[in-house]
Amino acid sequence: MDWKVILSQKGYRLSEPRKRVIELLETAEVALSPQQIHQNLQQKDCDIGLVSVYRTLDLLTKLELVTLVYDLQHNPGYMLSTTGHHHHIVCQECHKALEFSGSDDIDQLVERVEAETSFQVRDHFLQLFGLCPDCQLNNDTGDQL
Amino acid sequence: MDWKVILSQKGYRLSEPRKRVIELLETAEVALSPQQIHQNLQQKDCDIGLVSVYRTLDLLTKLELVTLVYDLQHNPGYMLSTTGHHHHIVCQECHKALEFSGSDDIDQLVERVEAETSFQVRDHFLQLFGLCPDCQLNNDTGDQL
DNA sequence: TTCTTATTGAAAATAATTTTCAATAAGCAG
DNA sequence: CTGCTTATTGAAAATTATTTTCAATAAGAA
Ligand SMILES: [Mn+2]
Ligand SMILES: [Mn+2]
Ligand SMILES: [Zn+2]
Ligand SMILES: [Zn+2]
Repeated sequence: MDWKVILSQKGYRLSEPRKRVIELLETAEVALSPQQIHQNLQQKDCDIGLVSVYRTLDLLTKLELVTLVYDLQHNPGYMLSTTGHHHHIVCQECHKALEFSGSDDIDQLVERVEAETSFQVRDHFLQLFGLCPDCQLNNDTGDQL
Repeated sequence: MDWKVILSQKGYRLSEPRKRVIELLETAEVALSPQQIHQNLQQKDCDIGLVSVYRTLDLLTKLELVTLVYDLQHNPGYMLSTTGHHHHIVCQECHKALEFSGSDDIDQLVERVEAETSFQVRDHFLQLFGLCPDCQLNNDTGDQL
């Protein structure tokens, strides 16, 4: 469902900051930190306060409209999320991030870990890192996996 | 190999702060933040500066002797790492964390994602969340997966 | 329009992390 | 052991990130 409808239905107003942040995230193919979002918006046009960026991201996260991801250096970044079970793959070179659909792929692993550890598994966080198509071309540094 | 040997061989001194931080992490079954480590040390005995905790964790992370993990609220915590390919499972109730050995478990997933996205996968971050054996007993809140 | 109140943004407060630098102590050489 | 060299420490200051406060604004209903 459209984010405008979701916000409205839950009683949240369609304010300028919210529109702009989402609009930006819709075009961004890279996960952005609150500061980066703020800077990008300033450069474009509007003077959205950094505070509102934080507040908007908090709200959108709560509503599960955005997801927080990390790069391998643990820098945080926000991305629009689609619905359903999914994860992200992040380019180590240009930080471009892509969502991919999750499935029952780690079910076997979960079963094994539950048996090994006696933990009851209820959730998981999975993120892949690598090279995007573009950066594979510009990179002949060979495999270093 | 023993951390004392590793530190020495690389020319790092076996200082009090380093000993104490590692000693603490060795007994901890929960991932600890720098602040938590500092507090724990103070309570026990020694007046290690918080700055040194940060520096020690940075060093140990660089040497891959400790690993940074997150809980579902994205709070950071450091754990001793063992060698080899492994991941962590964190209890959502008491935050107890356990390492489990990684294997080729997500190979199929990686292949699928590479085909779908044209990314070249080179690394991954995987963390499981759930209930540890203890907390399963004290929790009859039913399944909410 | 007008009204109600959720939302904004500036500023201040708080929290987390890093830098600086003089004092200390780890490990080596004698 | 003893003294030297220099990596390391810790207090304080600086920086950075995030949250709180609160009066002014504007979104959306009436
Ligand atoms: Mn999954
Ligand atoms: Mn793995
Ligand atoms: Zn790339
Ligand atoms: Zn537990």
